[in-house]
Amino acid sequence: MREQRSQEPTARAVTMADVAERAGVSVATVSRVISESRPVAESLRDAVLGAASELGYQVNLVGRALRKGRTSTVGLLVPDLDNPFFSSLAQHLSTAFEGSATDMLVFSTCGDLEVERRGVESFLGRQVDAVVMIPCHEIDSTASVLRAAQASLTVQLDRQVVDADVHFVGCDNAQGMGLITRHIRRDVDVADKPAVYVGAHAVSSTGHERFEHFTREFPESPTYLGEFDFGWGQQAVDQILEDGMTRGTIVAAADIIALGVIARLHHHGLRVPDDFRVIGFDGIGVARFAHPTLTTVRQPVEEIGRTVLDLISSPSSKPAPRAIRIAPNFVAGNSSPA
Amino acid sequence: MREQRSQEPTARAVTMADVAERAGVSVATVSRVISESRPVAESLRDAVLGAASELGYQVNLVGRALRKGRTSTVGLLVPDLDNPFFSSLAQHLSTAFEGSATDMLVFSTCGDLEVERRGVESFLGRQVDAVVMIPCHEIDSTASVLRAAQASLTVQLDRQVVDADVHFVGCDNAQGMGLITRHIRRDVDVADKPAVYVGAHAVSSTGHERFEHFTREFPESPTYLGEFDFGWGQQAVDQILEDGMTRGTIVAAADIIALGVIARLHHHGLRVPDDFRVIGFDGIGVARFAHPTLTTVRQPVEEIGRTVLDLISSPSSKPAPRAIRIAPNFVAGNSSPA
DNA sequence: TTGTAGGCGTTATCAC
DNA sequence: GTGATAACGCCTACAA
Repeated sequence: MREQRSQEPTARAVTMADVAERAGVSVATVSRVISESRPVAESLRDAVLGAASELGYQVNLVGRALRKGRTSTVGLLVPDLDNPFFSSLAQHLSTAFEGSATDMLVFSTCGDLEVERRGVESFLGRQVDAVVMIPCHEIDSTASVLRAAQASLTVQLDRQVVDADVHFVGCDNAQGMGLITRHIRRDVDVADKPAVYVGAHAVSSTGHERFEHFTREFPESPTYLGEFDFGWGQQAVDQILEDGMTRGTIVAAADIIALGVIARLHHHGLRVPDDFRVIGFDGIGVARFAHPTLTTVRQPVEEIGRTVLDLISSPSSKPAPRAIRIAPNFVAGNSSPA
Repeated sequence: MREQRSQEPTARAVTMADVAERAGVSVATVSRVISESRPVAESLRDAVLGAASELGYQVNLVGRALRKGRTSTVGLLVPDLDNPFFSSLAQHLSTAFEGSATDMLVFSTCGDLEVERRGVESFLGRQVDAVVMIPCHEIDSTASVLRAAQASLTVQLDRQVVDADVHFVGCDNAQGMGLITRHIRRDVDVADKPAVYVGAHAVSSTGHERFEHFTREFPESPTYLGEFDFGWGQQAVDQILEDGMTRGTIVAAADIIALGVIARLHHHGLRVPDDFRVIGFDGIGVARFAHPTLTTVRQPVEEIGRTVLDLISSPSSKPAPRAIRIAPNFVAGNSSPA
C-alpha cells in the first residue's frame, strides 16, 4: 500500500553548527570530518558522521565556495545546443567532469554576440573556476574571450578568435582536410566528378581553416559559402545545379551542411554517390541517419573533453596558453566510397 | 599593429569595500546602488557607479547567494545530451531563462541511476533554486525525484516517475498518439499495410504511455519493444522482416527510433512509404535529415521551456504539484503521406 | 537618505 | 587532535 508522497520544500537547512551540537564537538571538527581536510580521532569522526546522517546534513557548497574562493564550477558557453556537434561536445565535457566534483553551467548564446558577452559576465560573477567557450565569431568575439581570460582560466573550444593568446582545444582542421583531399585524389576520378566546396563564411576559425586548406589543394575548384546549417546545404545544391554542374564531389565544411546537401540532391532526383559524391566534416552521430551513410572526418569528442579537463585542472595554476589540436579520423561511408 | 594580448588571471578581486572607499561612501550604499534595492541620492549613485566602473567591479554572486539564500541557479538533469530531443529541451530551457538572470547547471546522467542520484545531491548542495529533471527510469528514479522535491522546488520534465506527487511538464502522449492513429485510420489502408509498433520498454513514462495508447487503438497489432535509440530501430526492422512482414505501417515511439527504422529499410532495399510507411514521435530537428522526410508528432519544445520557467518562477513559493501536459502537433511528412 | 553592524555556512589560523 | 574565532563578499535590519 503506497501512500501519496508529496512535495514539501525544506523547513530550515541543517548546518554544521547543528551537527556539531548534536555530536558534542566544535564546528571546526565537523568541518574537518566532512571535508576530510585533517585527521580526526575515530571516535569523534563516528559521532560526527552519525549526527550528520541522523540530521540529514549536507554540505552547503555556496558557503564553502565563498570561503575557499573556488566554486568547483566551470561555465560552458555554446552558440547553439540544437547543433548536434555542439551538444555532443557538451555531453562529453559533462562526462569528463563526472567524478571530479565539478559541475557545469551551460549557456546557449544563440549565436548572438551580446548574449555571449552577458554569458561571460554571468559566469565571471558566479566565480567559475574556468570558462570554456565556443566563440560565436572569429573576430567580434575577441572582446568576450579576452574578458573571460583576464578574469578566469579560459579555454576556447572548437573555434578560436584571431589574435588572442588564450588556450584553445580543437580539431586539427588542416589534417582533417588533408584526409579528405587524400581520399579524393586516391578514390575519385576528378575529371568525371570535379570537386566543389560548400563551406561557411569565414566568421569562425573552423570555417576559415577548412576553406583555406581545401582551396590550397584544389585552387581551381568552385566554392560556395554560407552558414553552418542544414538549410544552407540545401540552398547550395540549388546554386550548384543552376551553375550547370551535373556531376561532382561535394566537400562540405560540416556534416550538418552535408546532410542538407544530400537531402536536396535526393529532392532533385540525383543519386549519391552515382551523380554526386558527398563528404562531410565533424563525425556527428546523426551522420548515420543519412542515406547513404556519410563519408566524413570525425572529431574525437571524448578526447577533446578529456583534454579540456586536463587543461582546467592543471596543477600549475597558470599554465602557458596553448593551442591544442586533436587529430581527427577518416570515416568511410557510402556517400563517397573508396 | 596589434600586440599579442595574453592571459593573466586575476590579481585580486575588487570588492564592494574597494568601491566604497574609492567613492567615499559606505559599503551599504554601494550595495544599494549595485543591487538597485533602495533609492540612493543621484550624486552618490554616480560616484559609486563611477568608482565601480574605474575599478572594474563586478558583483560576486557567491557572496550574494550565501546572504540571500537564493542562487538564481537551476539544475537540469538529463539522461543524455547526445539525444537530439533532450539537447533540444536543454536549448529551449536555456533560452527561456535568457534575461531572467538565472543560469542553468547541466548534468548528464548517461542513463545511470547512481550518477543521477549523485547529480541530485550535487545540485542540492549547490543550493539550486530548482531542480529540473528528466528521470532515467519510471520506477527506480523515484527516490532521486523525491529527494530533490523534498529539498528544493522540483519539476519532472518529459518523463515522470510513478507515484510521486511532484511537478511534471511534458507532452500529452495520449493526444499525440491519437493524432497518429487518426492519421492511420484516415490515410492508410491497414489491410494492405498493417500497423506495427516499435517502441521502448516501459522503463519511462513516455515509453509506457505511448505504448498503452497505441495498443488501445490497435490491440491486434504486433509490438516490438527495445530502447529509445537509433540502433534499436534498425534491429526492430530485422525482426519485423524475420517475422514475415513485407508491407506495413511502422509506428515508432520516437523519431530517433523511426530514423533507425528508415535507414534499415533502405538497407534491405525496401521503399518508404511504398513498402513500409514510417511514423515517428517528438519532432526533433534532424527528422528533416530523413529521406523521405519523417511524418511525426512534434512536441512544442519552446512552450515546454516557457512552462517550466513559469512553474519555477511562480510567485507563490509553494505551488501545488501539477502535471502539465502540452499538446503536440501533427507534422505531415513523406514517410507516411496523406 | 545614509551608515553601522551582524550574519548567511564554511574553512583556515591560531592557540591549547 | 581539538576548539574558539576570524574571515570570505554580500545584504538588510536598525539606528542616525
